[in-house]
Amino acid sequence: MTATQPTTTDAENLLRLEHQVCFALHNATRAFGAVYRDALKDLGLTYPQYLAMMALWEHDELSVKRLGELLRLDSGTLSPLLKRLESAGLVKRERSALDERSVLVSVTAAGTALRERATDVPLTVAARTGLDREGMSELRTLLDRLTDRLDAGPAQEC
Amino acid sequence: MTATQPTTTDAENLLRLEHQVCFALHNATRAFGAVYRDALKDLGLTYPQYLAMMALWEHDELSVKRLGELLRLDSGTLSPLLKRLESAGLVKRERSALDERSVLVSVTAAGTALRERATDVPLTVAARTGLDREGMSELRTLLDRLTDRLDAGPAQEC
DNA sequence: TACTATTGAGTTGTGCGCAACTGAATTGTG
DNA sequence: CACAATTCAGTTGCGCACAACTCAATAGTA
Repeated sequence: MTATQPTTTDAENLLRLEHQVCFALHNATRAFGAVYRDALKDLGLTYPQYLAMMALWEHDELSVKRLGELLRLDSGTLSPLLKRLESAGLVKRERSALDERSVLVSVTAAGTALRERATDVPLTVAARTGLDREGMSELRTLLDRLTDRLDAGPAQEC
Repeated sequence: MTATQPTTTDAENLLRLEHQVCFALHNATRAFGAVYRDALKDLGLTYPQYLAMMALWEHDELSVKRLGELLRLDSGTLSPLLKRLESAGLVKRERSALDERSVLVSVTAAGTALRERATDVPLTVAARTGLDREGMSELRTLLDRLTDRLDAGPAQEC
């Protein structure tokens, strides 16, 4: 409120606002997590597991590396996650014959069957966001641009 | 592209888009995490620890419950986090005399000293977002509204 | 005043996310 | 061909997030 040090005040507002952007992002992600947890509990899936299944439903067979590129996750996260999906009977893992280093992940019959039961999950969640198609698209574009800039590293400067 | 089943196609687009909103959110949060990890590593803080310190720097003394309300975290997350901050010497914890159930958390001299070294963290991170004040404010508003709607539960329907 | 219900912190167990590492398979290069 | 460098999965260790629980302190009530 005091006008004695306007520059400092401006900087502090910027900092506070910045803090709140990341914090708001953090909170929105966790709120989404709670909604998905509720929507997915009947299927016995967590949200990251659901993401992996979506990618596999779409592509049928993927290497761990390719799946990691799609989900932006490394093997340290994916290996145990896929192990859990496998022991749940939703997914099969086998070494590639062409390149013994890579492991190919594919959907089992039970995994395909689960897809049917998962059809209304996105609808339920979408309804909860209160966003229409345009609102989602707008927000997604904003977030993707933000992620790209954050990933780009400090060497951009333009 | 085919116009044979426009309704199904519309629905699928909606679902896909919806999926991408949460996924985009997830990715943006993790990208922010990487930036903060880098910016905070000299201070020896994680991002959630940094959030807790920011709240404590601002309020000086807070109960675990109040801190949890500010950060949207429960004791299951906060107790071990505060324990780590305490063993790092940044924070002091003591039972309230008025209500022996609650624990009051306050900043030590070392914690206050750390604040000085943390001043440029938000500036660094803000620069990396590539957003100006208006862009941040806009995004934050969108995210806060989204979080509120997601928190509200399925009983809204309007 | 007793007795029940609630509140506040903490603990345990599970899963995600990431850094750092291991080990085997493959690729590249002399 | 031999040997170093790279690639791919997996493992370990740490911290966060959350559910479900315990336990003590307090508040509410018959």
